Amino acid sequence: MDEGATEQTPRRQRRRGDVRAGLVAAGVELARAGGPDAVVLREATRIVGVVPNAAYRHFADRDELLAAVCTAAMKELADRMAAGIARVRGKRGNPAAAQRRLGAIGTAYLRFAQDEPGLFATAFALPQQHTYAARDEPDRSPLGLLRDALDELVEAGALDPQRRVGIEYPIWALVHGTAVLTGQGPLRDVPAAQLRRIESLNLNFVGDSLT
Amino acid sequence: MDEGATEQTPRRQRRRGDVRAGLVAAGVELARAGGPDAVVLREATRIVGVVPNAAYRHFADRDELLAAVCTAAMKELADRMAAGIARVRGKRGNPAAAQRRLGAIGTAYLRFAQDEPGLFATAFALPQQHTYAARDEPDRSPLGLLRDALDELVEAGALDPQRRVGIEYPIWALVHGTAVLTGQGPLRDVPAAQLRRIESLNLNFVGDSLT
DNA sequence: TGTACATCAGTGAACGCGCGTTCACTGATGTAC
DNA sequence: TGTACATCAGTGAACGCGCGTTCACTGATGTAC
Repeated sequence: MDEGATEQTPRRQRRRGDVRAGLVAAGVELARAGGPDAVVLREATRIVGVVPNAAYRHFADRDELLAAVCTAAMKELADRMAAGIARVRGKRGNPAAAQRRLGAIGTAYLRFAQDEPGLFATAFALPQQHTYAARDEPDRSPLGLLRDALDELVEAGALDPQRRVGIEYPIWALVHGTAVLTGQGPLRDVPAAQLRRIESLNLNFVGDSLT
Repeated sequence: MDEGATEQTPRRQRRRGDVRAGLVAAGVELARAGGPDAVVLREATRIVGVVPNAAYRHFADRDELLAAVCTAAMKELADRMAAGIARVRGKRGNPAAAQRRLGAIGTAYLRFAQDEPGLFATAFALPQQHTYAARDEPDRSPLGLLRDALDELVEAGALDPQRRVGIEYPIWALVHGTAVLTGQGPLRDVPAAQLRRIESLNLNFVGDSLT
């Protein structure tokens, strides 16, 4: 038995930035499995294969790691929403397409909450300030995507401009509330069939209110 | 210095059931201050003035204590909603009164989430199965109260019976989503003025959809 | 009404655990001359 | 191109903490005869 033969990566096999990115990725996996509370610093270092205190080269403390994980989770939600929108055919300004894009946003939101309850909870567990909109840049946050879809609805003549103002808030709240109540909330144990019914009931409520 | 003179309640000054009730009450205070994670068994026993393991005479484990605390928190939400309803004058069946009662429900819900964020989070952190409706009994749960208000709206002729079916879900989701987004969520740091605006925007969205 | 005994509801002490975090260190990498 | 040195990013060991939970115990209360 050669002493030096114990399986271990030689010091600095890794490229610069690898450990930090690895810790965030590990944190995301922990969050995926168990929500924000499961983002345990020591566990993340174990996954990466590094000694616990090594994390402090990259994060001031556990909260800073968690913040990075939350941001990543929120980004994944936004990405899924964007992907849902992109999947809808039809030029911008086409009323039917605009409506389907709005629907796709809601569906992607609910799907994410259902497929990834841990990440969904983490995305909204922000221990930080999210900058939600840098003015005059395309806003890829969930709220930004929703606003854009609603603006398109106005452009397409499918939504009264006067009714448009501020309507993103009740819509967001309705979809978010649906996700939370059926996900972690009191409705989480309803049978799948009724769950689908409630979901479409809720999304239709939005649709009905816009026309 | 008399040895026996140290300040302490004699064994069994308390009445039967006092400790259990005290632990739940202590748990509620912890939840009020810090949400469900703050419901720490040892801390609850400290507050009650009892040794930590004494809690195991009353609860199988920490989760069972937490469950009792969650139930209490949910009950407090329901009580506030009921109080809000009771404050509205006007006979059952009067359309205007029925509408105001529905509004009172929403307002009480949002007010509770805002005044008691810790309890609100705890009410929905249920590690247990809530029995939400015992058939044919007056249902004092939040959902039960909402249903009753909507039924009254139908009775009063202020809501189409056909539109009534299932409408409690989108309404609940909208109000709950508003509470969560503005309470712990990404909208928690908006200035008070805009917060009020968003709240009334969201509640009006419900009102508009019913007429 | 009085005594014997079971049960109830607390005490006291201890456990193992895993966490976040700090310290002094060291080897590898990058930079200046 | 070669050497001297600073910085970067890891290691190894340890800390104190508070938690949930278990054990054997004991005194007070309630019950049966």
